[in-house]
Amino acid sequence: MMTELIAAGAIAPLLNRLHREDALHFLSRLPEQSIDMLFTDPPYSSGGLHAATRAMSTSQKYINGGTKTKYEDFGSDNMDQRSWTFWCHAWLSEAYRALMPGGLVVCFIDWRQLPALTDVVQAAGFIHRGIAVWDKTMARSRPRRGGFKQQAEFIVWASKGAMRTNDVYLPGVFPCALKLPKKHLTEKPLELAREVVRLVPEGGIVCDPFAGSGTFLVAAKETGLHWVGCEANDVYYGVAAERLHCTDMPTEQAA
Amino acid sequence: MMTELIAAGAIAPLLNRLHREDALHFLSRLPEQSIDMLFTDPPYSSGGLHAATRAMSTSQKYINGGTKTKYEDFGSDNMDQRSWTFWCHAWLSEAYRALMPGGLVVCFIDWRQLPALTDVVQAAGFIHRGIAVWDKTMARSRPRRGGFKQQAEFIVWASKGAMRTNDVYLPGVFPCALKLPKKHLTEKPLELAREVVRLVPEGGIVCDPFAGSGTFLVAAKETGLHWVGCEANDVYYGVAAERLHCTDMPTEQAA
DNA sequence: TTAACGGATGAATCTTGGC
DNA sequence: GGCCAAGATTCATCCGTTA
Repeated sequence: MMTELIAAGAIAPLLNRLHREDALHFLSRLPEQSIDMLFTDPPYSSGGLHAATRAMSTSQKYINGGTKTKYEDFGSDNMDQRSWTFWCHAWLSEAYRALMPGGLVVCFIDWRQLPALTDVVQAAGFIHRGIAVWDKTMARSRPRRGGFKQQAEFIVWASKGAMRTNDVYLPGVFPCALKLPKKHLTEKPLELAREVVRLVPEGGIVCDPFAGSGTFLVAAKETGLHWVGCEANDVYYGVAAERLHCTDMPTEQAA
Repeated sequence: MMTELIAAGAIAPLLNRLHREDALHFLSRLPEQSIDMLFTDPPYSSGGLHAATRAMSTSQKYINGGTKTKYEDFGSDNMDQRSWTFWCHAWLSEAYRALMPGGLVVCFIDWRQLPALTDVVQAAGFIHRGIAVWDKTMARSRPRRGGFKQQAEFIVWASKGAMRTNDVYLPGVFPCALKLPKKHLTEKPLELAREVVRLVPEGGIVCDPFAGSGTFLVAAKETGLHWVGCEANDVYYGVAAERLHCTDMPTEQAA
């Protein structure tokens, strides 16, 4: 209890702001046991099977054919699986430290990295609680000849120790198509994010260290929760900051 | 081509029959490169967090509260994760041998064993192609306080080498509720199975070494494909044999 | 015929108590 | 305290029966 009060004070100057910063560095600045939920969508680093594909920039890798829209590259998306796993362990460990007991990690991932992520979440100390599904629905995914369309993304969720009880019951599958135009290459539906943040108790803090266009933080803000996050890419920082109506921040605050 | 012709002859006496036999033993009797799809739903061995729960019988483990319906136990459902993984590797390796080049494995699994299964499928030599989702829908899943309902089961699919091309395109999420009364504790929807077997070329062979109530083989039979499978439990053997209109078989055929 | 009601269901999860 | 066993608990939806 004492620890939480101290943490509440220590995190106050960071709260309700978007930081223009690397995720790992940002998370290491969060006080212990200060946040209620880490809700994020990290780079998957899974676009290509081999190093040559990964060496392409993100927008090259995912956008091809006659697509008109071009997206800004996002960082940390060129690792091989070992490096990606190592890196995930690093930021998840910082997240573990920053979360309150009973706090939740809710993390989007694709089918290719799903097994590695569940390993790493548990290696960082969390209790793996399950896998929810975002069904992108037929409209928004490419058909697959001779097999199953890759129509779903997965939501790995885990807790720091025993779960705190509340009276929220969420479904395990969220069928929702993303409305165009997207603000980010890997944007997630706001309606889904609104559901997820309902798991956070009143007055709680939601953190997203890979804010992208800021959807998860927008959902937290709209729900009346505290929020804090970071985004290293200048363009996406601008997009998210505008959606969050927060003024531009320097790269790092003085302590 | 020669190999396939020989295999076609060698498997003929086993075809379109349900064998009352252990899965590993049954698969080892299949000729090399003789089947087109292994479509199955193995025991998950994931009911409990620790050995004590796993030591319970299947029906004890999964059915409690005021439920009236009782189901027959099924075997191989009391392993810890290491043993389960080892055992899966054994039967998947036999399946690899028995599959034709370009043949598919399509395997149901729950969230707890999904990462282990994808490891083992690849260790057995298959190329992991993706993860499809069976959405049991809200009706057929238990609510979860303070988190996401476990509403989905997963369908890991993989190929033996390069995929053969055909003009079938399947969705990646199958929302369908099971109709009651079920014939097996872990029964899967026939309508879903009908979709999956469409991936098999005309005249092909579908194999299910954990037939249970026989849903997958029924789907294959109805579609006009060849089918072959086994079930070790006498009660489920009877249920499946009746659905498949096949006469009772001795434990093992003479060669 | 339709509407309302109550019991049944869930590849589970959590808490408590005993040794 | 660690490990294990037993009992309590959860609610959206379905389905058969009654009003």
